Amino acid sequence: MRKVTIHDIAKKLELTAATVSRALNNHPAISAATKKRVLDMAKKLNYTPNNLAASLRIGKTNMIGVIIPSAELHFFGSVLHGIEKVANEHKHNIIICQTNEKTADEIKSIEALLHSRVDCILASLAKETTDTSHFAELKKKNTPLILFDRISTQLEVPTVSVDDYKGAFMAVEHLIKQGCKRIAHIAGTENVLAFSERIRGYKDALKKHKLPVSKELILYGDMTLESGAAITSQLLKLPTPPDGIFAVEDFSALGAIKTLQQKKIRVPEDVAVIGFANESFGQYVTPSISTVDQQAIKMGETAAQLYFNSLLKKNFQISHIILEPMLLIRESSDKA
Amino acid sequence: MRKVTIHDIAKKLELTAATVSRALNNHPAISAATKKRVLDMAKKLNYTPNNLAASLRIGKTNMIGVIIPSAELHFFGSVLHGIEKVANEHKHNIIICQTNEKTADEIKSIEALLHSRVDCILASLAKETTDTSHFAELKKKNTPLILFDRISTQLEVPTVSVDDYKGAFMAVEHLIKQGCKRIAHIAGTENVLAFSERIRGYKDALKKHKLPVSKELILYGDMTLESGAAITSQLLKLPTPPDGIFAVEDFSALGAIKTLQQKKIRVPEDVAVIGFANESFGQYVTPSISTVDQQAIKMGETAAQLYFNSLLKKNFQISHIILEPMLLIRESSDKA
DNA sequence: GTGAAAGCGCTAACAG
DNA sequence: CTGTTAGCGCTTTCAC
Repeated sequence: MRKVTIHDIAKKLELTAATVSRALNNHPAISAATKKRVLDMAKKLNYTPNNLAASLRIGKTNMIGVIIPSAELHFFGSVLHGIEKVANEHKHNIIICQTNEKTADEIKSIEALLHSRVDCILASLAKETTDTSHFAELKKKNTPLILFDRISTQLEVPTVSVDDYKGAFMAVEHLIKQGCKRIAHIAGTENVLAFSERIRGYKDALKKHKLPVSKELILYGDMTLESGAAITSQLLKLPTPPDGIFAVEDFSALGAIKTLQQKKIRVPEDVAVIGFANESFGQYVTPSISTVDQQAIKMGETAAQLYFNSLLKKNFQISHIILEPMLLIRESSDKA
Repeated sequence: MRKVTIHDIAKKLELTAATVSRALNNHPAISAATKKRVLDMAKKLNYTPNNLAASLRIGKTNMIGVIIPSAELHFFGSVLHGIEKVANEHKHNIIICQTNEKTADEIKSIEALLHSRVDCILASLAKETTDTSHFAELKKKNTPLILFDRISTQLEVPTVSVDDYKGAFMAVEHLIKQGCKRIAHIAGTENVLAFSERIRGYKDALKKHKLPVSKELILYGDMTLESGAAITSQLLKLPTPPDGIFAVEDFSALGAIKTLQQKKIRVPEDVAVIGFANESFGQYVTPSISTVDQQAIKMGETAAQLYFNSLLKKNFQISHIILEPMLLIRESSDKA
């Protein structure tokens, strides 16, 4: 059961493969009549074009490679959704690879995508990744790279991210306006730029409002409910415990809230809490969790658009798009 | 800046492309010495294999196409994670397409994947899809299809799903054991087999325990918090309102709980509630929501494994794998 | 407006 | 153990 090719169509119509190819691609030099005959015969024979052959010939696959830490994380699922949507509008397909936050897998993913000859790679760095030389390799291979969310400043490539600094700044300033005088930060690894930016935003907001920045109020966690809870217990043991907590993301914030509730400390009256990332559970728990939205879908769309724009303009200048974070004030920080 | 090919390697080493190809593929008939020379030279020239060419030649791409309604839905993100993990172990890549629950997009996705010559397609039907003839086309094209979660009985293909009937049965029986005598069901469209199976499980559990099945207690929603809330309001207006609610998924369950709380009706004491799907927020809200877990990651892994097993055994018998649902009893239904 | 011919990069008989 | 040859299915000059 051989697959039907343009040669089969050509033979039936007493044409040549070249003409059939042109007809199928709607080439201007082919008569309308021939085009119709070809299209009809293609349908009749149940012809399926072979992109592999075409791609091999023209040196372009219309495939975009996407590297993410894990599709299990809702944020990246949403980004993926945005990327696929835009890619689809441009008749491109996407191949996805997961790194599971490991640099070794990131390297493998890049290789796999190069072997598949994707036209472009959109990637978000693994948490573990500090050395980014494997990405630098892409330049040599002439494959454009665009980073999103987990970006790096070492690489000179276009990036899309949310303004983590500003998001953190807004979150902390909001706590200050709610009357908090002693705000703690449950931080994430400084490895990841997004997280160190949040620390910076936290500190600067305090400074702007003449509040002291104190080491004992900045504790590093691993972005889980448990870690958020444990760190909060520690904070409560301080001689002067905090009256506000800014968590690097929502799971830690939730952990903080659970611990506070257990110890009969009122949220937000005694301690106001705000997270980051706008995880879906945040709006449903009690109290609902204030947070900063990262515009996941838009981030994916923007990253993809960045590629298509550069394609159209043949203008590969490297732009850094920074999306506006959105402060979402909910019960956990709203004393009004 | 031409890409380097096996011919370049061959020329440098005064070999032929065939030998280089064999060496790179670790063919037994090539001497260890030659293999080493080839590998070294490949590295030195920064050679990148071209899968397109190889695939075109051997008629196999090592690519799996995945069709899902939306990566935005956490469940499908998790399935994707499972699929990619197993695919990766077998050195396969995955191309993903989203249907956004629309049949038209499903048709386009199938076409795109056929053009890309994926070796196999794993798919979950769009909600809108009732006629599945576009999937039937795949048989003609010799591309194996495996369905997961949103499966169809019309198609004679392997499937992986969770036992929705049993899950629903267990959920409702659990409510009965908690003392509920009048259990309502917030249902999903019967279009989707999974949802109609849940209705069947609901009814059979009632029958088994000699409880009446009453039409007024089965209301169809659209799987959102709002719809769950609205339906619950309706249920409460009945002459004899229910004392238990089984929702087709967790968002509806949450909506039900919110409405009950508003009306100062105690959950679970006055009305016990259980959902389905184990959405992440369920364990964090108050009261935490009892639910049925669908084993998303395992489902993805199993679907992929089904393909690889059939490849190995060259045995394409169609098996229907049914994963065990897991009843998760939490506060919203636990009167103990 | 259509045909002839070459080639994208790789693999697999068949030979030796 | 290695080379020769042909071809996967398509596109694209260059002809006419």
